[in-house]
Amino acid sequence: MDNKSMQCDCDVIHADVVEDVKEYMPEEELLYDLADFFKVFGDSTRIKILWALDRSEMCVCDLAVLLNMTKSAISHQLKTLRQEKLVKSRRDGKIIFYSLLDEHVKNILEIGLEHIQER
Amino acid sequence: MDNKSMQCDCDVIHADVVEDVKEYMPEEELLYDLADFFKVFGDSTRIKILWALDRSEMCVCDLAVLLNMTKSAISHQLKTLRQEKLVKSRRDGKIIFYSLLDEHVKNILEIGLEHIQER
DNA sequence: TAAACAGTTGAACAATTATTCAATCGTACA
DNA sequence: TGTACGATTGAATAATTGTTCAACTGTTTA
Repeated sequence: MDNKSMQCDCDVIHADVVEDVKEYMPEEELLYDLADFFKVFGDSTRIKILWALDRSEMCVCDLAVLLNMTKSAISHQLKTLRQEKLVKSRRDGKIIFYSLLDEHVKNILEIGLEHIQER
Repeated sequence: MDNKSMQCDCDVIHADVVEDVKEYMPEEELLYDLADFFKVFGDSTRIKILWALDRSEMCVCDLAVLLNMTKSAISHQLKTLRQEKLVKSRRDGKIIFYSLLDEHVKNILEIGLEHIQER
């Protein structure tokens, strides 16, 4: 076997299982995308923003007051949420209102909540 | 109003909305727990481990070979997964087999997958 | 009982990421 | 048109986190 690319410090114990699972694994890139997607939920500021927006659309200032943070910090996090297509925005004059983009967000929050409440 | 605890750099724009949302927000600690829970899914190594274990129970060495990583790195990540109650283990002689703890894990992976495939 | 091996652990290092700060953009309105 | 204000941006800093390394457990077996 080609040893040059091996970084693991042990031999295969259950070669058949490893082979089978290898077949089952999706493409590397998909798994990275999945991790990046969940990474967005892995920060309490963003979780708070999502929870708040699940209740009502809000502007950056409202969120800043609600969470007692600067507009800048909120805006940076909203950018992340926008990039992962979790929130959308609409402008009304000077004010930009943010809201959840779709139902997935609420679903995911709820399943997560279920899990941590059961354990 | 008490200005000493205010870190945000703006006034409330929609006081009624902020008040309503404030009522709706769960306890701070719950939101932190939620974020910590999702944080676990926010790393591609752990996502790969979870995906693999969804197919079959595996030992540390098998995972190390599958993902081309050291046993130590895998073991550290399994510890994180154990702490968040996402995987369980059983010992059979020298070998410890890891598997998914419950259905939530698969549900969450699937909803995440749906989301990134739709966007 | 001693060697072999699966797995764990803690500390150090490397990499990533959240927040702050200061400057800037875009829209409203006086 | 210029001032006010909601919002965004990039760079710097602070904090968190993943991997490596070396030492160590616990179980098997020779």
